[in-house]
Amino acid sequence: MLSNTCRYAVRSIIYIGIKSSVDQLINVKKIASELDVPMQFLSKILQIYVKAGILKSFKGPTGGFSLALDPYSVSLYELVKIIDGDQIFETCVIGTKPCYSKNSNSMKCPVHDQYSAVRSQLTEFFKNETLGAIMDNYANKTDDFLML
Amino acid sequence: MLSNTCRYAVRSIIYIGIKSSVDQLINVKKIASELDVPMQFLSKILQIYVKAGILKSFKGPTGGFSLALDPYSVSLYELVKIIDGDQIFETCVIGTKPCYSKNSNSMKCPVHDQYSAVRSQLTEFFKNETLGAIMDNYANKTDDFLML
DNA sequence: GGATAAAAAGATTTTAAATTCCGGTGTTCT
DNA sequence: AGAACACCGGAATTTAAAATCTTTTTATCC
Repeated sequence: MLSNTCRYAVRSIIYIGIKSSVDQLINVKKIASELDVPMQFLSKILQIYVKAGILKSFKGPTGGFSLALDPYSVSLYELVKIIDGDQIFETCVIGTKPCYSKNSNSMKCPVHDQYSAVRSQLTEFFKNETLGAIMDNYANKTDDFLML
Repeated sequence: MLSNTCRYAVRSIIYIGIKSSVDQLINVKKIASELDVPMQFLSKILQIYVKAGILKSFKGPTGGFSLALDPYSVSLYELVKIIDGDQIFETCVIGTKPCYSKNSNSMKCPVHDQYSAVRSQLTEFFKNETLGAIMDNYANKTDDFLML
């Protein structure tokens, strides 16, 4: 469904959202060990989000990462799209090409009509689920009760 | 979503379902050129389905493949599971582990509750969509109107 | 039986994703 | 200033998926 890279990425952003704040940054070493993700690799991934403006980064001792935006304005959709692109939101399950056209004159994959309902629900889920909402979800629960 | 291999596989099975019959087998060369899939690679994939009992194969001239079962008894779910496994039906979007447990005492991924509805709809789609239904769908339409 | 056609199977290569290595740059602290 | 720390960025390596090569087996037709 999502690439390895992308799942690491989203989990890390959530972790940063929960654990960091303006005065409390969190560094790659910590994230990597907590989420059990190879550190150097994670570093690369976070760089992508920094460039995309999702994260802010600070160098030196006391350095680390924090969210750059209001978490309620960041959807899973955006986070995924930055890493994996929008293929899963645009293409049919079996097809390789877009095949989501409104005009019925173009090519359709064999399960286009049946799958499009599923795909739009999937897309809606990703678009509606914000980082903020996920973070709130954690407030009620104990830490080790959840999988990150 | 699905692996390259798996999409080739499903498309080929559909093609075989439509084009072949008991007295009219269809060979890899034909399928590969029609669906634009590397022939030798496709050959390997079809072997998996033969072993799984989904396809029947015959060697020699006039040889080729045909369905081994009633197409209405074969779901997309089975076809996908044989190639890609059941990961997409069992795991949460962000997590790596199952996390679909009924008892709320075990670990849950951050979006478990919200995603599970989407996942079950996805799973239902794959389970309900049979090869037979897809084949019927073709009966009404012209060939080059669809994407295979 | 020999030529031909097609699947089966094992080994190998190619490609892309995942991961690591390493030198560089900016920051903080003493 | 200088040491330590943490992010940055390019290159190289590893791993797994995708694709190809080659040989073998089986069946058909003349």
